[in-house]
Amino acid sequence: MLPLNTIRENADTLVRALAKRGLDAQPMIDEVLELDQQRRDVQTRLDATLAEANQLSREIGNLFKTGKAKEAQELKARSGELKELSKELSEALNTAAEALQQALYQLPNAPHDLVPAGSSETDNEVVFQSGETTAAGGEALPHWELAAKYNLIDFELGVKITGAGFPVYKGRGARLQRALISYFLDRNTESGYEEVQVPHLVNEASGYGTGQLPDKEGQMYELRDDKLFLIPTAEVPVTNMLRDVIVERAQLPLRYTAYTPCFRREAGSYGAHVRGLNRLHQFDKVEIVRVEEPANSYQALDEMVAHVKALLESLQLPYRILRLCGGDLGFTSALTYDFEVWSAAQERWLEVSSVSNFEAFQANRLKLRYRDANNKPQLAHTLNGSALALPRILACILEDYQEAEGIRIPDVLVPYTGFDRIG
RNA sequence: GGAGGAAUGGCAGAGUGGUCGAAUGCGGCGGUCUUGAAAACCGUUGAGGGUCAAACCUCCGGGGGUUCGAAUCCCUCUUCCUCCGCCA
Repeated sequence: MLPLNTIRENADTLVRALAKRGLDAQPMIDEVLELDQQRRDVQTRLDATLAEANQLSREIGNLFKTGKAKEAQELKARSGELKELSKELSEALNTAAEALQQALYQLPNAPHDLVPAGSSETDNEVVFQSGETTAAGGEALPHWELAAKYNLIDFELGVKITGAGFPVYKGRGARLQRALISYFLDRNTESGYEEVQVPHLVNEASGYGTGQLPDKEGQMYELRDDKLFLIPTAEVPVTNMLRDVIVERAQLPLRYTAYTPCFRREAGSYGAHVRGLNRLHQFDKVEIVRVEEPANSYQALDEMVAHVKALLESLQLPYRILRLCGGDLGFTSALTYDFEVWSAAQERWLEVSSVSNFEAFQANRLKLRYRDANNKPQLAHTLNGSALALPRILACILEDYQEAEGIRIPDVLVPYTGFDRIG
C-alpha cells in the first residue's frame, strides 16, 4: 500500500511510474485523493463534536460537584444530541476510512526509474549473463529422468500421498537438497543475515502485512476453520516479525535468513513446462529479508543481488539476471531482479531467485517504522530475495552436472553431502 | 480439554467513575558538576489524526455496551500466566 502522503504529494509522478505497468492510474489516484478529503472532512466534524461533548461533560461534572444538580440536568439534553451526532459521524468516518482503505489496496507499488516499460516477460531486461549455457549437449537427460534413473526423487509417490506437485525426495536426492539448504543458510549467515525459524502458517493480518491479501488469497492454501494460511514464501512470516514495530536507527539494517517450505496452489498452470521440479505446490526455499532506511535501500538491493550472484557463481551454474519490466513486476515491488539458471536438458532458463525492493509499500501496511535523524518515526523500506529456491537449483545441478556415468556434485557442496558424485 | 488469574507507556508497576495520556522507579535523551567518566542534581522522554503553527480529536489487548463522563463498571473475543488432564 502506497503511503497516503506520497500519493498526496507526488500524484503526477506516481501516475507516470504506474504507466509502466500498463496501468492508467489517474482515475484511481483521483479517487484516493477524493476519498482522503472526504475522510478528513468527516474526521474534522467528528473531532469538533467530541470536543464540545468533552467540554460539556466537564461542566456537568463541575455542576454536580457544586451541588447544582438541576442545571446539570439541563445540560444533559445537549449532551444527548451531541452523542447522537457523534455516533452518526463516527459511522460515517468508518465508512469513509474503509472506502479509502479499499481504494488504496487496489493500487500497486510504483515502479522505480530503472524499471523498463513492458507488458510481459519478453520485455524484461537482461542485465547480466554468465558464461556458457550449454553444459551437456544433445545427450543430456532432463532432471526428472535423472531423478528416476538414480532414484533421487519419486513423483508418483508424492501423488499417492498428497497429489501432483508434492514430490518425495529419496536417498542422495534428499541428502543433496538438505546439503543445499545448509549451504545457503551458512553463506547467508556469514554475510550477516540472522537465521530464524518461523511458523509455516500465518494469520490474516500477516497476509495483509506483506500484500498477499487482499485479492491474492487464491494463491495460498487456506485453513478455513482456523483462518490461517500456509505460507507461499518465508517472506510473509519473516517480514511480519516486524509488524507494528518502531526500530531504532542504530539497529538498521535488519537482516534475516530463513529456510522454510513454501506452499502455492498454482491454480491453472499445467503442461509440459511444469514437469518434474519446474513447478511444485510444495517446495523448499531459503530466503533473505532486509529492513533498511529509505536512503540505503537501493544499495541494499545491489548487495543482495551481489550476494545471490556469489551463491550461483560458487555453484558454477550458468545464470543470468533480469530486471523485470513493469508488466512482469509483482504488485508490491518497486524494482525486482530475477535470477535464472540454465537448464541444459530442457534448454531453457529456470527462475531460481527474485530479489525485490518494496520501498515503503509493505512497511506502510505493516506499520514498520524506524526513527529518523530527528527521532521521528518514519516508514522503513523492506526488501527480500530468494537465496535460493531449492527444486530448480536441484534440477539444474542434476542436468548441468550430469556426465556419461553419473552426476558430479559441485565442489562447495561436497562437505555438506558427504559424497562427490551420484551414480 | 477442565478450573482460576491477568492484559496499562521501551521495561517494571500504580491507578476501581470526573482536569488521567496516565503516579513512581528503571532505561533513553539534554544539561549542571568533573581533566574525563561515574555518582548526584535539574530538565526532558509514547503513537496516530489535524493545523502554517496551535487549538482540538483518538488510543490503557481487540470489539460492543452502561453513563453527561470509562484505564476504572458490564458483555464478548484474543492472548498470557497458574493448577489439573493429555501429549512430540
